Amino acid sequence: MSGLYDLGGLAASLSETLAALRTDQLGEQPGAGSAPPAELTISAHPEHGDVSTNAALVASGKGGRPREFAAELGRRWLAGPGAGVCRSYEVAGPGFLNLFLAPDWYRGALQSMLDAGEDYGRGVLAAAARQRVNIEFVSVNPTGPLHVGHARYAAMGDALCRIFAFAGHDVTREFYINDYGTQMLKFGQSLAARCAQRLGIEMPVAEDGYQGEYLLEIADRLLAEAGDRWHAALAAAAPDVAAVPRAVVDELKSRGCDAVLALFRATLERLRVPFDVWKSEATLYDGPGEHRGFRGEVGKALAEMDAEDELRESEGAVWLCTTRYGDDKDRVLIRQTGEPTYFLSDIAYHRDKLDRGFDHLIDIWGADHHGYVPRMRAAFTALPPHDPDKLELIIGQLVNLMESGAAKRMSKRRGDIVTVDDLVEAIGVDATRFFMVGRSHDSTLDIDLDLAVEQSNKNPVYYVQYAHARIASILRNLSDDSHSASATVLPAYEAEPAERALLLALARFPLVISDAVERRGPHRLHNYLGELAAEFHVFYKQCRVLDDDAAVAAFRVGLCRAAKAVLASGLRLLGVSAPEQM
RNA sequence: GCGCCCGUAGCUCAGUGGAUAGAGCGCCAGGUUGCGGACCUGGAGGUCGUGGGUUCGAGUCCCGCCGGGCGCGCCA
Repeated sequence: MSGLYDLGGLAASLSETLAALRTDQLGEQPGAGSAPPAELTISAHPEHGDVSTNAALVASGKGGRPREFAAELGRRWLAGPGAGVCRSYEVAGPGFLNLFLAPDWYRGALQSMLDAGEDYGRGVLAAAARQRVNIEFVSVNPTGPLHVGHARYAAMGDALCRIFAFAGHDVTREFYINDYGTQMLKFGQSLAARCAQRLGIEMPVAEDGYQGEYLLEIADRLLAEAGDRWHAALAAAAPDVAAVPRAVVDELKSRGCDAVLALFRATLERLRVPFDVWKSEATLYDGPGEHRGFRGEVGKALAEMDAEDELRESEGAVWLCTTRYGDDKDRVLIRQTGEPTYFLSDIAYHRDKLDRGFDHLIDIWGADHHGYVPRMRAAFTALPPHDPDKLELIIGQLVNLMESGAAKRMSKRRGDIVTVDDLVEAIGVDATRFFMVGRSHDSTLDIDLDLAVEQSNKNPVYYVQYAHARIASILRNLSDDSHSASATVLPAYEAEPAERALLLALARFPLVISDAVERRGPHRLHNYLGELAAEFHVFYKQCRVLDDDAAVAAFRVGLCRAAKAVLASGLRLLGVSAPEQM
């Protein structure tokens, strides 16, 4: 796998020695697979060595003697593979094995980072673990601007995509446009009312319509494009928006949808959140074939469910028997009215995603949709390939907007919302992105808007960016002849504590990446970057980089280059800029 | 009532069954004849909501209870 000059390689090497030890002492068959891999952690206290492992504790066997097991593990490893990179070991506590790494390990570790350059930490996933993954996030019905809650899912989803790709997955990022159904009808009608108002016709927006003022702006644009061709129809219907002809509402809905989507694209582009696929729900109803009166992907899905005998008709509606797969009750797919439910098209949509050849599907949903999870998993179990694990539903908790100490309630229909654009304008893209991935998706996120603006200068993101800019400044001070950038071979050098701490922090980077992938937790990278920046600032304080001693300077310049590369990589994976100066 | 998430420092939150539970902000006291002071050092501040259980070892896993958020549509 990898050499001994990274933490993963060290752990792998220890695991091998451990397996041999178990064979000898416990009579375990080689390759039995029951030996847990050695878990290597960076010691929290200097007296515990540089790194330590609990391998002996978990692997000495029931009734074993962990301390003696650890001692033997240390003796064998140090006499064998660890000879060149480890200075000494000790057994501590109930059976920890603490390792004191040799100067050569630090030099070798730094050397390998520099050799990897900007690819350091890339491709941590084993070839067999790499998948074609579709990640769907933000998805929302296009009835109004994206609000701060969506910013969280956008930032988190995008960071996850970047990290997945960096680690070795083949990622497709997808936005599902919910441009079909009742909410869109209300949107079209609300837009019709706003158009009418602009034309001087009395027509209020319905009580349950979209009240936001942004619809006035869209109405202005549509009227400018289309002149007054809707004037007669709107005037005839006034003041009842429900009386506006369906054809007019549909056209307004369609044009309005395009306008809102254009806003989405602009906002998401500003947030540095690109999508590979924008999939329209409405298009799932178009296409060849027909089943139970539906064409396209929806018809296909219905046919498949019938083939699996998972549908039943009752009370004039068509139901999917999700209770067979753990749901609380069966769910309607086709209403009494003959209209499809959102659930039906969602099944067709996810079925289509599978058809497109993905190994794994991830949806990021807001917590207000979590009740939808059991039925979706049930549908996935009901349909071929009957594998609910192919669909992973990440539920992100909500965002609370605080204003002067109190929660601010938002409602899109009421139009009383703080948009992503508002937030970005207030604190900038970098702070928005960094802030939004700072917490686990399992925790609700509080944003105090006043504080966010006021504190923009001491936002944690600047701490990390400052470390990067500071390094850039140091490297700018290099004179080419004294510290050639091409001098890639490091001298023998015994690193000081602050240098070792920084190097260990850098050595963690690949582990942080695989950890963020496994746990779907971009916030782990966010936290890591703060810790790495802190280690750099301490190092900077204690160690003069441009030392008179050429060997010392060469090592420290290398350390700076490696730190700069990791900071830049990490920030880029979170969608945050890494400025050369600030 | 049922389901999911949360409860850790004054506040907002990290924390992979491991050793003495951490960070940011806030508060207190310090630090620069050198490479960027948007930095660094030290301090105060904790019954990890609560009661049991599992384990060599529990903030972490299991069960009960308390408190908060979100859901429980033929809306999306």
